[in-house]
Amino acid sequence: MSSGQPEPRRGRRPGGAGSRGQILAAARRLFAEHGFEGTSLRRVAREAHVDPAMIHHFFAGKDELFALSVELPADPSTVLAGLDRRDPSERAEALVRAVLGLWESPAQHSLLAFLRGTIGSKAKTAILGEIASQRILPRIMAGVAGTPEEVALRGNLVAAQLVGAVLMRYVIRLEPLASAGREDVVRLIAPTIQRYLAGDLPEPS
Amino acid sequence: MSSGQPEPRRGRRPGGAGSRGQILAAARRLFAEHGFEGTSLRRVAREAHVDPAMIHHFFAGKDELFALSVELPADPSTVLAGLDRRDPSERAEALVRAVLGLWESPAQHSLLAFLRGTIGSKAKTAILGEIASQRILPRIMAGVAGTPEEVALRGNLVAAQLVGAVLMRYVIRLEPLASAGREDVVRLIAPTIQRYLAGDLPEPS
DNA sequence: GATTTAATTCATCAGTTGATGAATTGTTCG
DNA sequence: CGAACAATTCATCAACTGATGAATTAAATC
Repeated sequence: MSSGQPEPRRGRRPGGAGSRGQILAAARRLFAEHGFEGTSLRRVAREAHVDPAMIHHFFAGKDELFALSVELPADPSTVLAGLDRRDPSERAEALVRAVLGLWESPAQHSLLAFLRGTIGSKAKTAILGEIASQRILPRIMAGVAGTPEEVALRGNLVAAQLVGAVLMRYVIRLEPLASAGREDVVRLIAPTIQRYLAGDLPEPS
Repeated sequence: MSSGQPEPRRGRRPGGAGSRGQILAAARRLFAEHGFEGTSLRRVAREAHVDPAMIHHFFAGKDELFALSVELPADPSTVLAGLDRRDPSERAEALVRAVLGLWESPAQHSLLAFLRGTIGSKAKTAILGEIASQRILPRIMAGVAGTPEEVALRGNLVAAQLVGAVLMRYVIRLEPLASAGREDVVRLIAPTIQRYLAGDLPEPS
């Protein structure tokens, strides 16, 4: 019995070892559960089975780790690809289906982390607003008729319904909505989105 | 020049002084801006012009302070009073108006703190779900026809649209929705809520 | 096989966190 | 007045935070 515990040897690990990936994965999971401030680098390191200093070896700091944990998931141009080629009058179903699909993909952890992290503080909420109105909504609203002001308002309403549904189904997990079939949800909320997108709206006073 | 700075004297302050109230007010504001973990007791104390130890004198700890900062705002029975006496077929407008009114009242800070604090972590999100499905939704859905399962689903959809709109208008502050008149917003989303509340929904597959 | 490069561990820093206990002083009540 | 009580301040704790620099070791390159 020379050594009960296989004490960790120093130096470079054999093989690729992928510590960087493990760190990112653990960071995504923890940021998703506890938000930005609620997640410590030491805990990320522990769950990634890695020395805390490795995080600073691969990433500049907590901010960069958060940014990179959260960056990949939502490439709007991929998720919403082809949407602008559909006529606005029948775009809602495809849109809802794409968003639900994304939230049921492996990207879910990252998306949750992003939502938790950004809604959690005022400064970060502003970032979310920028992303929504500059990178996501223009793609969704491409080709919709009306004055820019009106189209922007329609976009806000679409976002409200979409985000609200995602929040209830995937974040708060209200039943029975959380367990309903994806296509059922599409049928339930797509008509609303279709109306906001291109239907009749009351005139402002 | 015996004393340039009026150094704080010890002991009990003259008058009521209301330190407890100042602490609560500062806590509400800070929790609303930076969430639970992002807010330190020391900063609360500083902004309340109070010694950090006072917080522990009045409150058991950070958790209790958070709970009390956030408890008062939303007494569902007051906000939704009288709603269940309206027929479900014309309940939506009053509901939307009540919710928007609440979010434009002084309670806004507390509500923001509550949202930020609860969405920020998984454990606290569960609390939000409990409150929604046990204390708020039953009041909104009282007297709606249908099987319990169906009514619950309708409630989820109402909540989704309502929370989504609140998030866009008051938290993320998307324009032009954030600056639109309250009654305009009522007219825009009440029809959707009315449909979820008591309108035709597609059958589940 | 020698040199370079990258991955890993360790020890440690200064700052902050939530929390506690004692000391001090003003108010209130008998 | 004197005793009880509550508000306030101070000093301090152990734990944790993000971060840094140096030492060690394996792999990659030549």
